[in-house]
Amino acid sequence: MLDDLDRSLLEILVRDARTSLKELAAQVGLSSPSVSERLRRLEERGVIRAFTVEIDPLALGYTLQAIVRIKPLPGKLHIVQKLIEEIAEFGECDKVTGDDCFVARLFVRSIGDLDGILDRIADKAETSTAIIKAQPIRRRPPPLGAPSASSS
Amino acid sequence: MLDDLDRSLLEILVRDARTSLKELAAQVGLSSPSVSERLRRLEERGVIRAFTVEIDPLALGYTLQAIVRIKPLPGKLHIVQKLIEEIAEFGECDKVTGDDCFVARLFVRSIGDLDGILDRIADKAETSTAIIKAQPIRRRPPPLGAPSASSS
DNA sequence: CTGAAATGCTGGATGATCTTGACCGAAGTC
DNA sequence: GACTTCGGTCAAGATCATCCAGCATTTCAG
Repeated sequence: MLDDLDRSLLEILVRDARTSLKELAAQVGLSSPSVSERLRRLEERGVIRAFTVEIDPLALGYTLQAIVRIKPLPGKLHIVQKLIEEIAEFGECDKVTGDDCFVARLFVRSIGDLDGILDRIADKAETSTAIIKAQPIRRRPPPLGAPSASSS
Repeated sequence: MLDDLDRSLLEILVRDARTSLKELAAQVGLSSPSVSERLRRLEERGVIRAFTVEIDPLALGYTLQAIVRIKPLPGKLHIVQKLIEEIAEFGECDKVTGDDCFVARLFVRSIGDLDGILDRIADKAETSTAIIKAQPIRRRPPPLGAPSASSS
């Protein structure tokens, strides 16, 4: 579904989404209209979900991040999920198998804020919070290499 | 440190990093050289960490994601961290307080791969894996609104 | 209070980039 | 073998970004 050229383009764009068509074309050995067409199709197919900008939370005053595991009380699952979605400080949330139902990333400006935010769901779920001390790996995409058994 | 105009620009760029200077200028009510200068400084200051592209893991064949909590065995912390960093399928990893030392996101193409990857750290750490069933909130930045007490 | 310097903005010219349309060749189909 | 489709190139016209000169406002020293 994706060929090597597509993967090369993706790799370059992940590093710098502002790379010009001209530059992309030069790096993969195509003309710029071709590259443009390929990008259009990658977007159309949903391979490229968005062109975006990565912002440093610290620059916005968020000096703290936490991983919060959330286990809604019986019957409160949907309410809790809605609540999480509405709290903008949650920067990510996954619904997982196992005892904890949700695992979320929380951005806060200070320890004080942390308590304030978690209070908003405290009566509807059990939460367990772990403060992030360091980020050995910041968000990165999975390897772009071709799927093992390529039936080209 | 950031004024309203900067925040507006960031908000627009988070949604679409390809928005042209001209368009940005029109939306915030400045000229394009001014916008260009502001972006340059936002990058310089590290507020904008990168222009990038968000890729759908599914499009690359990664049908499964998991949250893995990793607790290195005594004395193995550094080895484990290095190992995690080297395994490209880990798409995110945070070092947290508490009993589990690391919390990581793992991309895999199939359940079989999951076991294979976790085996690589199994003899150096205790791991606890939760399969992601849904993603109520996909990666998003914290709220861009001004810090509460703005001493303008 | 006054003048100088710094900051951040605008507008227009210039050069680079993107997009569009016409055309071409390879591959698969009837 | 001819037709269709797909993905590609090239060239031109349109669009966009950058550069530069000039201006207003603010700040600070004297």
